[in-house]
Amino acid sequence: MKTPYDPHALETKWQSRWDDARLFEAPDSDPRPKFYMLEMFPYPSGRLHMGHVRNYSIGDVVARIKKKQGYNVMHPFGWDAFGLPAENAAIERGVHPAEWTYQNIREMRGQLKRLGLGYDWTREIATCHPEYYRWEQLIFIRALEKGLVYRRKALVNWSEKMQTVLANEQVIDGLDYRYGLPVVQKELTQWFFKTTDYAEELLSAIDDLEGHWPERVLLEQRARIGKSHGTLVNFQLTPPVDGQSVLPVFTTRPDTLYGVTFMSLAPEHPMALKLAQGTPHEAAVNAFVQKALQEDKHKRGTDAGSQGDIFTGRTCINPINGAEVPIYIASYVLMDYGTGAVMAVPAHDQRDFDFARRFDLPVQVVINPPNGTALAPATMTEAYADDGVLVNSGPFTGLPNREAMTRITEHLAQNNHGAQTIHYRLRDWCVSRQRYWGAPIPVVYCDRCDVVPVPESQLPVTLPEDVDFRSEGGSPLARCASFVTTTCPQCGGPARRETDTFDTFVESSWYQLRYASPRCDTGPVDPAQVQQWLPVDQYIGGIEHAVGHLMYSRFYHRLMQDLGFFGPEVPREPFQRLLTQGMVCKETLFTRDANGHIQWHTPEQVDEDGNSRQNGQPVETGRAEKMSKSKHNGVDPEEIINRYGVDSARLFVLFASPPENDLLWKDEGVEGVHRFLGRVWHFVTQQRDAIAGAPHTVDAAAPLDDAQKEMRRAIHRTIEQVSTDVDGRFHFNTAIARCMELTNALTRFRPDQSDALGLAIQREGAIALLQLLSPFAPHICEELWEHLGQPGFIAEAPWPSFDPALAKADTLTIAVQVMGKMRGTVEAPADCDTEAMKDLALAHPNVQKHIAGKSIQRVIAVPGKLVNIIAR
RNA sequence: GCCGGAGUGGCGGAACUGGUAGACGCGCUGGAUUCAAAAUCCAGUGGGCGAAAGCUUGUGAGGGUUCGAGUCCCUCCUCCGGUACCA
Repeated sequence: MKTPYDPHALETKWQSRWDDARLFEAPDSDPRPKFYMLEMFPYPSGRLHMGHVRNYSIGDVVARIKKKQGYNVMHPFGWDAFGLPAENAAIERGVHPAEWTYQNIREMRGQLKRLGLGYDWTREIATCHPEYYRWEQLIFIRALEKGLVYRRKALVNWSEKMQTVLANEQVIDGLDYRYGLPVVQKELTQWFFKTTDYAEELLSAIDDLEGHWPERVLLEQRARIGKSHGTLVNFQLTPPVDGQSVLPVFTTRPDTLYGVTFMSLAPEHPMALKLAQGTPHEAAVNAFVQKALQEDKHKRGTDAGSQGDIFTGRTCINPINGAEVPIYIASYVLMDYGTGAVMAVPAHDQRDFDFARRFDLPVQVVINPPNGTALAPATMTEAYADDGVLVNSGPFTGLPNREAMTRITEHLAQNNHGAQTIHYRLRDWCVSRQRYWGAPIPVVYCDRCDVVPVPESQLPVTLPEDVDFRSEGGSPLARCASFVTTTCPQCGGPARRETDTFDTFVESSWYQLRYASPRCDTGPVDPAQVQQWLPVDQYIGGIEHAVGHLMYSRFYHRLMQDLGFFGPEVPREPFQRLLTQGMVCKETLFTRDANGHIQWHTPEQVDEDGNSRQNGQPVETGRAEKMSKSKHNGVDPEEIINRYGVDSARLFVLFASPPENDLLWKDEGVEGVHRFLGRVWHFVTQQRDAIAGAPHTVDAAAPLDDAQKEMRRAIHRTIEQVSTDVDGRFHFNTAIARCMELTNALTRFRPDQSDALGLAIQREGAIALLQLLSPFAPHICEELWEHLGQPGFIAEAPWPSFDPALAKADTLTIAVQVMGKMRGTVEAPADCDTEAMKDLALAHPNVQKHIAGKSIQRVIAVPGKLVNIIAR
């Protein structure tokens, strides 16, 4: 009698049983140790894609294993629900962003539930809900009071098309990430978080993440913070310009100070225009600066050609030697690094060297190589940037340059001409966005009282419902008079509300904290619950958030802690361990038209002859790329689930490659794992009665025959191997492979119905297999668990243990080499000593053949592994 | 340019701290079952030589260390990421 494997019926059945039993709800107080498992929450786009399936399946496996290992697992889910697509939907289809978003959430929640993911849905949050963002507004106000938030004019990436500010990561080669249209620089007054106050801590704390976060992410974070030691040097302006008598410069090479032959300022530098005022160069400088400012920031420097620089007509004084230094404006100098001014040392910096040669400016050598050769400015073909000994440097001549760095800096400091300083590349975080669908920034502008934070009692500042969305963009909030018009909380006079909303990275910077007490109505978090649950023990998400989201969260967690929202005993890092999973890719299909333009196709658009049904052209197969709508290489998870069931879909994404690698989607691969589940199903259902009736323990005293011994060994070894594969290493692909091997062994092991011992072993194997497989393919395992009459949910059954003695083999296969070449294998008892191994190896006929006529010089034996005979 | 990472069968991928390369799966080939097909099951499957035993070659290329190298060291090539005038 064969019961067919019908995944759909049993998957629905177990999902509702888990629900009814509230299996995945995490109690706040529980004697078990806690384990906080979190995957990066999604933007509710409306449809689940394969990348989600992968991310959440990986997380679910970890959560289920931890649960079986006896942890009180919190595995929450929520929605990163603010963002531009909702507004675009409003413009394009006339749906209100809120309606669109909540509808999408409903749909995606349904899809996720069908995946059988063990989330604690009672903790669900959506960041667009006022009960979420009201606390964000509170945090902002507290930060403002503490001086950790401020407002300033800043040049921002401005998209004309979208009428909004873009983050640096949304600008690719000077074009916006969405439409690929130019992004210009525009000056706006913006709100900033003082992330730079935390630069040092964010950097030094990275050391503690070593080994727990991917090396690559740590590297990128370190690079983004960009700490560099240097010296601030004040060049003097005589006479002062616009009241300024100094021009500060940041340099990492104070040892080359005597070699400065000119100075370069960024076009944005506040002194740029003022310096040229009244000089014959004024008009030219004005024109140059104007042009540079309009030019795209990224393109500007690339042709470091003659167009890129201009003389201001002014000079300044080098404080170390009183030398007069001409001041230039150079497009390659960045305003947002250092002071926006660079001292140029052509002899020892390649860029300055190129510049000097182009303009025929003097080159002054101040460091000679340690080997004694003297550099000559006239004949140098490139800058000398390495270490050496100082020359032409007044009292510092003769010093090794490393030492000179400190000495010169000290000298400057003593004379008030400079100071040692540390500089970070990290910038303060601009959080203002000129959009509707975001959390309103809770401040009010009053003509009398200036900037006034909205009192805490008046929070949340909610988004008005009735607003006007227009395709030409601009801020709908700014157009909404009923929102903008308000009274000043301080003087009661007429006032205007801030119409910018927060960057959506603000919401995702603290959601991991909110999950600990998702319905807390006394503050953003309940400190006791934060202490109970944080930090996140395992975080999983895409590598694309390596710096953005992960840096903001690390900052925000500390910010909230320092504002007193939770206690100092909570660790300062929000995410203990991080796993970055790879993308889901699939091969692409395309045709080319006469002009060589590529058109992408879905597999359905290809006919039997391999031609496109659309244009008749022969279809070519491209390389595998990330699944996307535009490339037409996506696979809809629903379709896969309808065809094979959830367990097969999950199992495939876990089996096809290790989590951190990209995954290559293959329909045949899904069929493969589906077949495997079918084998498991048929094995257990067919042996069901025999297994259920077998003794529940294997008699330890009973003598086993070879096949039985081998079977038991396979069972215990599999438990051992799956446990190590899964624990910390997340090698789910090999863990599943081991389950497949065990299944193959079990289906071959056919004890006689009267053989109680054999049946007991079969039972032991079947139960172990279901246990090990259950985190990966939970539904089928629950069903078969029930078939075998096992009590309770397999999801709650403790992770199986193994007997190391049983996992070990009695005899080992020893590799035998002659002169390092494989010549055969011998069977040796497990406890065989090296002498006995050597004897066995030497007795091997093939070995005899290869050492015939030679003398044995040496025999190397590695216990339990191999024997290598050196004979000449 | 600079900084990382990776190159293993037809494919995805295994191989713990140097010790039988290719586990497991896909695909392919042959067979069983079937009126037939699908499904399922069994066997084989890196290349070359061989009837077989076996030999030989093989982890991007070249060199090195070692009794022994996919694994360690050096040089180079390719691909993939990150970053880009950072003073």
